[in-house]
Amino acid sequence: MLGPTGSGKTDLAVALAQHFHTEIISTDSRQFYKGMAIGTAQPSADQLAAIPHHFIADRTPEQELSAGAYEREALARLEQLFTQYDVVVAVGGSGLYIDALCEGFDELPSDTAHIRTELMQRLASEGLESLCLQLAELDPAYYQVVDRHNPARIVRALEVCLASGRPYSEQRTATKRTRPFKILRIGIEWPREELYERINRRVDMMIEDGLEAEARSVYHLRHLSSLQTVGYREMFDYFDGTISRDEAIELIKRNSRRYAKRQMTWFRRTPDIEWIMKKDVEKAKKIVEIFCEE
RNA sequence: GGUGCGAUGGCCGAGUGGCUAGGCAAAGGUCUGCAAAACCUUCUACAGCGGUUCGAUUCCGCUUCGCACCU
Repeated sequence: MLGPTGSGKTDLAVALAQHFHTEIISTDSRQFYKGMAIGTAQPSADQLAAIPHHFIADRTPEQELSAGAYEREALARLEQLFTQYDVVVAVGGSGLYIDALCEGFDELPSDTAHIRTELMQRLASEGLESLCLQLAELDPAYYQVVDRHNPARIVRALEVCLASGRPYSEQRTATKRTRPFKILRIGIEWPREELYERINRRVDMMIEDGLEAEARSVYHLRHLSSLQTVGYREMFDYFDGTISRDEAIELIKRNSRRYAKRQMTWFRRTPDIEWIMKKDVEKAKKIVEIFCEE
């Protein structure tokens, strides 16, 4: 189950899991973490009590879960779940993590965190140019096609080159893995205007529910990438006195809208999504039933 | 009623007699282990009508609107 933020994935997933008497696995890169329930719109206590959820608030923000690590852990978890259930519901809006789970990544060196840390330091001291020069040398083919303005891409490519001793591009095969289960992607769509209104309202509700206090409680972790998250970054700026509280709230709304837009851009090129308009539970059930019969 | 100042793209805002400021917002896009991240692209406007000029968003006049002051 996928869709932009605020599209109602969580409720729909719970309804489906109840209908099919199964469990839920999250594909949301920010709902993994504890202490971030409000800002990441994790399922409610009632929902969590009604249906067992996996990868929801099961680790601390310090225990960051990369997309690659997620692929391995989630597949292992699914293997267990499929010994008990015919159907498992996966929900979330993180495109990269959804693709990791459904299609898999190439075998690339893991445990490269220390190399990345060094590269980040070099990025800060020497600048992007210097890293680009090195990448041009180690992997000219990839250098031709990368976005050379994007530090994240340059650093990652170098990280793989340095860790493996081989060009990154050589190791990118773009082969889709076959999974020992069938995958049905259901996407939730909304007219843009309506989705944006929902997002705006939801942010107001998060504020009412205590987002500010929640953000304060993780303020000391602000440097972690798990906290590079809409809803928290803006609150941190407010705590720092850079912006007012009202400005922070407006920015959370704007950045959530932008995030939703980027998600839709990603999903547009994801193949074989069964799109349903709004939170049409009956339609979703029917699609799953037809899929199961085939 | 009079005088002065102003009118620039969705918003802010600089500027020039010919050579598309810039910022914000928005839209579109990229994406194989930081991804709610990071990054890229696009958006030729000068209130209206006349005049001067080879050429006016830029100069002049009038009109409309806004602001300030005077009566």
